[in-house]
Amino acid sequence: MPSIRDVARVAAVSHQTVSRVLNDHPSIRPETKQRVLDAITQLDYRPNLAARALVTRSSNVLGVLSASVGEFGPASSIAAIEEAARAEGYSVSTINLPATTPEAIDTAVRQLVREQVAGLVVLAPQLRVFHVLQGMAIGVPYVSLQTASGASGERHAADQVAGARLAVNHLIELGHRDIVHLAGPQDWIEAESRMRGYLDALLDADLPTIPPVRGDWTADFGHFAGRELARRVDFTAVFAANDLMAIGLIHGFRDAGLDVPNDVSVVGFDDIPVAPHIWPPLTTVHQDFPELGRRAVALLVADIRGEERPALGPLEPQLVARASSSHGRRS
Amino acid sequence: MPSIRDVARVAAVSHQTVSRVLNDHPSIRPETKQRVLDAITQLDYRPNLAARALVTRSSNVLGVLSASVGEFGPASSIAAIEEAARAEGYSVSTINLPATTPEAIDTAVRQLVREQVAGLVVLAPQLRVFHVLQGMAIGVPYVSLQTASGASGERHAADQVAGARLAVNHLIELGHRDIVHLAGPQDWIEAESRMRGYLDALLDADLPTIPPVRGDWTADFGHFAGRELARRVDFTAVFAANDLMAIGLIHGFRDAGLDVPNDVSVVGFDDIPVAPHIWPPLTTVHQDFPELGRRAVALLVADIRGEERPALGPLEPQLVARASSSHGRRS
DNA sequence: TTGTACGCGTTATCAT
DNA sequence: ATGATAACGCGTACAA
Repeated sequence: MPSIRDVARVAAVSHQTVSRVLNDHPSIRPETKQRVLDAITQLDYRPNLAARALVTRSSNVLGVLSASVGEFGPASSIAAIEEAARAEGYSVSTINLPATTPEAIDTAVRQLVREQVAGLVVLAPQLRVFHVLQGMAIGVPYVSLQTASGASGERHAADQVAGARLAVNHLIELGHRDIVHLAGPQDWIEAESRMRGYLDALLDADLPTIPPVRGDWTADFGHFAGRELARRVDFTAVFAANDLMAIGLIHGFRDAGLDVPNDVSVVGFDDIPVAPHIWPPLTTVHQDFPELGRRAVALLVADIRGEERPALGPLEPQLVARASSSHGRRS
Repeated sequence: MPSIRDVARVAAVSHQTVSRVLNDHPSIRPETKQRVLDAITQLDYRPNLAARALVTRSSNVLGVLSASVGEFGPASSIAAIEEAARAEGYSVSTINLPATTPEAIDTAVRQLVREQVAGLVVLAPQLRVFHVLQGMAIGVPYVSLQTASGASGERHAADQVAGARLAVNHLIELGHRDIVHLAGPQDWIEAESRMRGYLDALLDADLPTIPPVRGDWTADFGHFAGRELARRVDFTAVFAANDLMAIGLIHGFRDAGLDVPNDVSVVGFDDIPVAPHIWPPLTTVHQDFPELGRRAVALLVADIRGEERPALGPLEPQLVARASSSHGRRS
């Protein structure tokens, strides 16, 4: 591994001049620069990142803090974050939170800071994570990917409330009046936003609200909920907070002899890859997870470089109507 | 940020002694050690990782090189890798290959090596990636997660061939004699292994083989393939190389008026979370992706530390029989 | 425009 | 058992 001094020797300059070339220092004679560049090529020299991090006190690493499991949405976003970060010249160090206790969060953030990450992308959809983060003096720029319903600056995401309204309005337009919400866990920001969109839509339409069912995002829970809900007769449609629960829900209804959409309509959220292919094809709200990740990186990088944050247009979720919702009603 | 010298000052020792305490050097008096430890606690001192990496020429970072997209399996494994690595005291730096060209692979590996990763976990299920890797003098220990059919040492995975045999034997036991394989892309090791398992099972049972259909792992392709296959009458069952394609396939059959499993049986591979909940519930081969990731880390860490590799029992895929396969046949 | 000297925080080597 | 000193590779201040 050649060092900057080896390059200097070959180019017959001081190591300092090499450093200047490396960092695009203005005052350097083109021919000197070329000589250095040639030496660099010749030796296949690569700056030592540790040494650089040591002296600059900051590495070209972006930290990704994730508190979601291996779900489709977050996983897609993380992949996109990773790609976008590399494109900007950053490495990516990921850390998954095993639990969302304040201590675990604290440890994780400290760990990342200790690695001298230049910035942090947080995919921590739980409220408590968000609050802990706000209460921490992190010391590096960070961008939060979780969705919140229109609050302070660090956050950035697709408008979950609007997405949920789309879903529920779709059901209302189909003629449904009694719509149940299969919600996500209480602590999750997305769960709250989607529920609020649900409630807003019902209020706007002067329709009655029914107490929501709290789920855990899993298809297994959806299945369970479907079997339970099938005993009730006070609704004709369900808005599930994500596709996995929606798919499990349909399964549960099927087990109980209820047909979707003829007896009950179901709408999901996320538009996971299987959504169009199951039976019945799932009406859902499409989210562009990769774009979400890219935007987070764009904002973060701007913050790190002290530049103006790019103005990003709204990232609106879109309704994808499929066969799982119709005007059919149970008698 | 206190440095090792600050600690030394507080503990009234030399910074060298502090370093010894940090690295569990044997010859150090317990009382001195305690004094240093107290100082460390008092100052909340954390060793600077960049400085350490600079001098030791190796960081406590494991690199993860992934050439798969955001699919369920790899994503689950990566999450597990990350967790296991943290538990062993390593950070994780991930890099996603945008393409599987030798240049891209080379660049990615170099980048990781430049970050002075202590070791590498490679999730690169394509043959070409594997070959490029073998031809590279990487310079750090690495473990390959992709599956190969019983070849050299670096590889490690669940036995895909055996898994595929399970699937096909299941169909044979149900009475099927004409079984089509919806395969994965040609370059993928898993695709080859699963196809080989398929062929082996047919040969063992003295059954005819039918030219396989090459897919791309996506549900959309499965859907397309289903519609195409529905025109043919030379088979009564399909073994799809993964669940997504299987689900799309069932959709395609449905579009064409074919019922699964009454007209055609379908078996998938992976056991993704929705597999039990779709209609018909998908018979598939279960893989323990997280365990795969954990094992990769265990092996890699042993290599890095120069220890004996732990003896890991076989990680056998398991058949999960559900309703998508039955003895039913098309007339 | 270019070079010298120093410091970043740690570990390794050789004393004591 | 402990300390002094020298690396490690790079960036910055200052000098030339």
